[in-house]
This record gives sequence, structure tokens and C-alpha cells, in this order.
Amino acid sequence: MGRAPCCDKANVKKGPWSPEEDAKLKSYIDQHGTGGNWIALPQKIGLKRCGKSCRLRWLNYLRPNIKHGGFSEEEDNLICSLYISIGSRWSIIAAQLPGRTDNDIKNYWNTRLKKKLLGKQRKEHQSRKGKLQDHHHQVKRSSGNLMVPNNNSNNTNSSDQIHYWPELPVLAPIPYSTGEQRFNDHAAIRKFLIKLGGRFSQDHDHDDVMILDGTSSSLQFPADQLLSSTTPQLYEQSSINYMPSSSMEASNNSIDAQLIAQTLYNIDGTDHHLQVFQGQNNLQSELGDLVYSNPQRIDGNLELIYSENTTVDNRIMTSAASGESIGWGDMMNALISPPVGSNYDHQEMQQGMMQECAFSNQLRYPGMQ
DNA sequence: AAACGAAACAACCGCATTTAA
DNA sequence: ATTAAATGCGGTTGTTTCGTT
Repeated sequence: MGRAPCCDKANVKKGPWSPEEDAKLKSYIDQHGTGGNWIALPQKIGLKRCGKSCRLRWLNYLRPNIKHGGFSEEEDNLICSLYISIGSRWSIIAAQLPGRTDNDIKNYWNTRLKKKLLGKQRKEHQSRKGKLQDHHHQVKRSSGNLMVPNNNSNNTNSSDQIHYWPELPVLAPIPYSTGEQRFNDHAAIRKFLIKLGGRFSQDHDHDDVMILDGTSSSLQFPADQLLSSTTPQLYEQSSINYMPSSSMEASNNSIDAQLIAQTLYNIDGTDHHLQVFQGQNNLQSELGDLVYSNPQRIDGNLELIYSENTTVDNRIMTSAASGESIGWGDMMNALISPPVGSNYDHQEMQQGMMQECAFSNQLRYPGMQ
């Protein structure tokens, strides 16, 4: 048995909205609000529209302070950064961009932003391909631990650091340009992170305090998996206490929560973003320094995020280049697992990572195994 | 000027989640 | 606790606009 239809399909108008319909809907909602019932609303005001259609029209076009088009570089960066972190959760991404709707952002991503990034990426890919292969062989010969860059090297050119494990996308801080509340709001952060799978210590018996942007929410994430994989260790920094969870069941949602927390942390407009890199391996520190001392690198095009040597492997680039859509699963796999069939030595790479993480964890948690 | 294709935008559809009875 | 309705979301499709030939 199928689901009951939300409206009488035969009696509802479809297609573009006329100015009259818009006016009717807008004036009613302006005066009375939605009444908490979209399904009943069209009948009330004599619109032959499905309630869902009314809702969509209101949310995407009629409600006040909606912006269309003219995305700034700042917005581009934020969208890309969040997409990398949480995937195609457009409503969440939209919540970070005042005046933007999820539909708008989704369309913008699908029609322009993705191409813009991939165009850049492909150019980079071509120019670096030869360089990368040469250097990879060199490193493999000279070092047993790929995670540890040569400390003697003063070379901060990112193209010479690309042989190590991919860093997470890191963005220069983007100051909020409006007074609108986003994740500065305690309740919003809480709600959002709970939704993504984070837990608050008041719900459990913990006193761990994680502070995002000065907000003293108490959060805890089962983050073991990420700590032993690719994520920079954000959580133990001076403003954030991370306690590794005893659970090994780090869900995707928890990973999402961490990633977006990190993303938001990185872009929250304060200067403590540099702490993200403390306690990490030298490479990540250097990359952090590099990024923040050289915002041009990522300004407007996010080359770091999509450079072929860092986060996105050939599987994605191939599918993207051929016009296929890139799924979040693919993206995550590319971030968390090494590229299969690439030039990287998978096991060697992972082993190096594990060693490096164990070492840095030992430094940070001397008493812990 | 017409035809065509690509890009951009608007809206729909179906599924998942939330809410209320 | 259960269930149906309402809502929200993301993927997809349809339509319009723009640029090129």
C-alpha cells in the first residue's frame, strides 16, 4: 500500500508561479503566518497549489531577505568547505549563508561552482602530474615513513609536500559579514551537532567542555576513527578538550559532526584557528602555516582542497571530469581511505599514519595507551 | 533571423524524519 | 507504543535564457 498523497494531484496547479499567486501567498503569510499547516494553507487562501509547493515558493522566493545570484568568493569558499566537510546537506550549508536557500546553493554548486573548481583542478593536475610522479619515487626511496617530512627542509612550497597523507581542507578564516546568528548561537550549535550525532556531556556524565567560538557547549564525539586517520587533532587544543570515546563505533554522523565542527572552527573568524595545527605532525603544522600565511592559495578557488595530490583521488577526478556526479560516499572514501591503484603505496602510507598518530597521541595523552 | 545546444533556474517528486493524536 | 499526517530534504526534471553558429 502506497503512501497517501499530500494533496489532490488532479486539482492542483503545477509549474511556474504567477505574480498573482505569489501576491496571494505572500500577503497571507505576512498577515497570518503559515499557521503551522502548509497542507491546509492553499485552500484557506484559494490557491490551487499543493501545500508543499506553497512552502517551497515561500522559502525559496517570497520570504524576506532572500538573495539570488551574485555569490561572493567568500560564499564560494564556505560552500565548498562545507560540502567537503558534510557533503550535499544543502539545508545545513544554507543555514551558514544568510539569505541563501538550499535550492539556490544546490543549483549554484551543480551548475557553476563544481565546474569552476574542477576546471582549476584539472589545470593544476596537468601541470603537477609529472612533478608529482618524480617526487613520489624520490621520497619512497629515501624514507621509510612517508608521514614525516624532512625536518631540515625549509621548503614550504605545497607542491613539494604533496606526497604525504592528504590534509583536510583548511580554509582561511572568513569573518562573518553580518550580525546574523549562525553557529555562534549556543542552541543552534547544540541542535545541529546533536542532529549530526554528537553528544552533550550534560546528557551523560562527562565534564568535557568543548568550546566553539567562545560558546561553552559541552560536547563529546566518538572520534577514535578520525584520530587514527586523517583529521587534524582539533579537540585537545587549549579551547577544546577532546576525550577519546571508549566506543569504537564512530558513526558517519559523528564523523560529520567533527568535520563540520572543524570546518566551522576554522572559519569562525577568530584567530585561534592556528591552534588546530598544534600538536600535529610537522607537515600539518607547515600546511597550516602555509595556508594561513598565504591566503592567496585558497582565496576564491580552493586549490588546496581539490589539488589532486591532497584530498581527492583519481576515482573522483575521473568521474568528475567525465561529468558524473560525485557522491558524498566517494568523497569520504577519498578522504579517509587511500587512493586505490594510485601511485601511493597504500599500506606503507597507512602504517606511517598510524605510527605518526600513535606518536602524537602519546605526546598529548602521556598516560593513555 | 533562425536553429541549436548549453547553462541557469525553478519546481516537482519521493523518501526520511518529525510531530501529534 | 503505534500510526498517520505533516514537514523537510536532496535528487531530478522541466522550462527559460543566453550564446554560438
